[in-house]
Amino acid sequence: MNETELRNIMRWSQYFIPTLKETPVGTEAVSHQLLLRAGLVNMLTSGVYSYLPLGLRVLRRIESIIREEMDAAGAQELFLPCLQPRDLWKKTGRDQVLNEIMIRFTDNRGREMCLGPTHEEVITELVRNYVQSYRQLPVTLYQIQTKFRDELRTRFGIVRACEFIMKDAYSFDRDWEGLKQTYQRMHAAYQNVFRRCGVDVYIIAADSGAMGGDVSHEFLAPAPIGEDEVALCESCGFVGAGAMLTETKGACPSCQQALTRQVAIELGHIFQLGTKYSQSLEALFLDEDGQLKPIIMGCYGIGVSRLIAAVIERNYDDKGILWPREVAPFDVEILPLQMEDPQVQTVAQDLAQVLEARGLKVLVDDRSESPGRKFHDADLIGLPYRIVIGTRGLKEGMLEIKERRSGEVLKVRKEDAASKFMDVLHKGMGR
RNA sequence: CGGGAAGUAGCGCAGCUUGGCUAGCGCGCAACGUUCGGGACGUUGAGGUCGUGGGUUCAAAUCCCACCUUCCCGACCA
Repeated sequence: MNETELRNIMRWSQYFIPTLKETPVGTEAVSHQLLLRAGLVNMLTSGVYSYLPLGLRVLRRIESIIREEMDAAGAQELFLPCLQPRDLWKKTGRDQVLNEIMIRFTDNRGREMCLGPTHEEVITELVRNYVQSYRQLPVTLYQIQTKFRDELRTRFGIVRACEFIMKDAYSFDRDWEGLKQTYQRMHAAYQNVFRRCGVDVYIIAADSGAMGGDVSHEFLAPAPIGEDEVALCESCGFVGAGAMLTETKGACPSCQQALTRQVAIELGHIFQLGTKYSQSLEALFLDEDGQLKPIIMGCYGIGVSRLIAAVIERNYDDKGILWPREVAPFDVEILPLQMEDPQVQTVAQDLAQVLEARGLKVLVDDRSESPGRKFHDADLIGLPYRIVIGTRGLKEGMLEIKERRSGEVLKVRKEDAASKFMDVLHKGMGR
């Protein structure tokens, strides 16, 4: 194809998509295998992964869903440092609590530092310096950041890693009533995020663990790669997890029926922290009544990189990934089957241009590979739609739109292809 | 951190029990030719500190010791 004309179109031959034909050794989880086979991530060492171009695209799309929902819930994005002084952690006592997972070192100036495993201390320290009055509350701040945890045992690729990406939000309210409202908004935003990413979650009142606080909810997605377990009651719909599992020993607390257990992965956790951090770090504000009070805090986390794995666990078949539309790295893949056929090239090129002009992200597999290999790779990387252009179809002036998930094929005239495809996007494959 | 398994070419593996010619196979990679609608074929070729260090031996991928790394189960996990 012509270099200049295709400069804006992603061409597979120029793009870094190192797909693997065989399942990599030492991988158990389907998502881990597909992440590697589809060329989305690469392991540097145990628990430390690189995101390759295709994987980064998925990551960015998930991040943008999260940003939209966080912004809509009234949160504001900022960016905190992951390089942190350990003194700050000593003030809350959490340098001891998180002792085993904190990556710590002394820098060349002799300062005791750590790589942040989470950011309550940093954000509270920040906010206490700026917020003095109830008039400045409430405020909710969030970031999408790399976290570092020295996990003794990493698991399932990016599911439990030593370096991973988290969205963490922190809310600051003047009273508990305000916190509860903020908490509800975040709760709803979380449901939107997971729904848009194509994963189902159970929401469960949970233990707060080392985060502290009273009320917390976990967002758990059923998946074999999970490290948690939920108990489901099929007769009354009760869902539980955590300590409740050992306490009940199999009988539903509300209707006494037998419970079904399901392994699940924790994707999100939200907490009503209260004053745990504002007290110890003296994040105080002057209230309307003239009293100096600790800010009422909440915190809200989503394991972003882990969410990618969960999306795959929920959306794959024996041939590869089935990306939900909102998180797919591209909207559509165009497959010109015979690169030596100028007409096939021209049609592919024109169609790619038109679809890009309509705002779609298009990947063209312009490699001089056999059709079989192109089909297999297309299935593997799992873009929602594929448009196949071949010599055979073009003789009749036709090409094919195929939906990856259903396998349904729609044959369309080549001059109608762009508009038909836009129809498919809006109305589905049905006639 | 306890228990188990595994490290040989970019990927997947054989060879090790019973030490012995120049360490092999498949995929992938490079070149040429024939192919081209579901992982095509032929010919030629490149690519290796056999995880690392020590030991035994005339001789070590192979036997012995130590260590490193990775994966799985468990403990742990905001």
